[in-house]
Amino acid sequence: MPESRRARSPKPAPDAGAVARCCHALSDETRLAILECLRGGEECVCNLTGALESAQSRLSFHLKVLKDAGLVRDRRDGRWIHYSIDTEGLDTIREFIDRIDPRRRKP
Amino acid sequence: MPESRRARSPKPAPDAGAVARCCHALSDETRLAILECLRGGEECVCNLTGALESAQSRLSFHLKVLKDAGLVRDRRDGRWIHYSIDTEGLDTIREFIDRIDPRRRKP
DNA sequence: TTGACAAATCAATTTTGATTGATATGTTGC
DNA sequence: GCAACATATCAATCAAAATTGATTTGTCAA
Repeated sequence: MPESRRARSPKPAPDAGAVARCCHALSDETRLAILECLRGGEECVCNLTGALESAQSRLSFHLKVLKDAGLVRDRRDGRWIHYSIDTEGLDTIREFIDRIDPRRRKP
Repeated sequence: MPESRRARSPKPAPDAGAVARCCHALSDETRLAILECLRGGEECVCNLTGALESAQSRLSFHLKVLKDAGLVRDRRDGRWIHYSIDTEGLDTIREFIDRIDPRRRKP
């Protein structure tokens, strides 16, 4: 932690652009359904097209939005690419909503 | 709590429509700035137009999006309408991100 | 090396969301 | 009642995001 924050200044606002990007990624029901599918662990795109009955290019588009927001990661394994939940984006959002929540103590 | 959930079935997925609406409301930097302003307590629209240097109809539009999502409430006081943060929307989002967070225990 | 499969990318279109300026509604004090 | 003010709503325009089908890239196995 920088010296300037050691028990002195209030927490800085998190980057609004990052928060907006994460929340935008969660603002679509198809993407929420993808994340719901990934709750059980990583899945390849072909499993997702099956589970969500969506066109492959459509899912690919939504996965990219989620990935750019830091909400999923991918891992290549031969011909397959496995997607899983990335907690970085979750933390970005959590930090923001905790920050504005009036029930939480302000520092 | 319904009998069917008493220490038996897993938590139901929260309504995806509500989650999507809340996150959509947080996906715009103007709206994030509004919430940042409301962190200190309620404000009337005229204060927000001043602080954010935005047209009144523009803020009114964004406040409606936030209100419909359950992220702000309003309270009329004579000619003024005071807006403040509504924790209901925050809880909707928190519930969802906790649900998909792999670091959290699944029930 | 070719054929089959998994996934990404692209271009065209459609849908959805934001901005703007003008107008309408509701409240107060004269 | 009327003027002044705070805010909401409306219609028109503009911008961004989603959908679709076609094409491309990458990987494997025969």
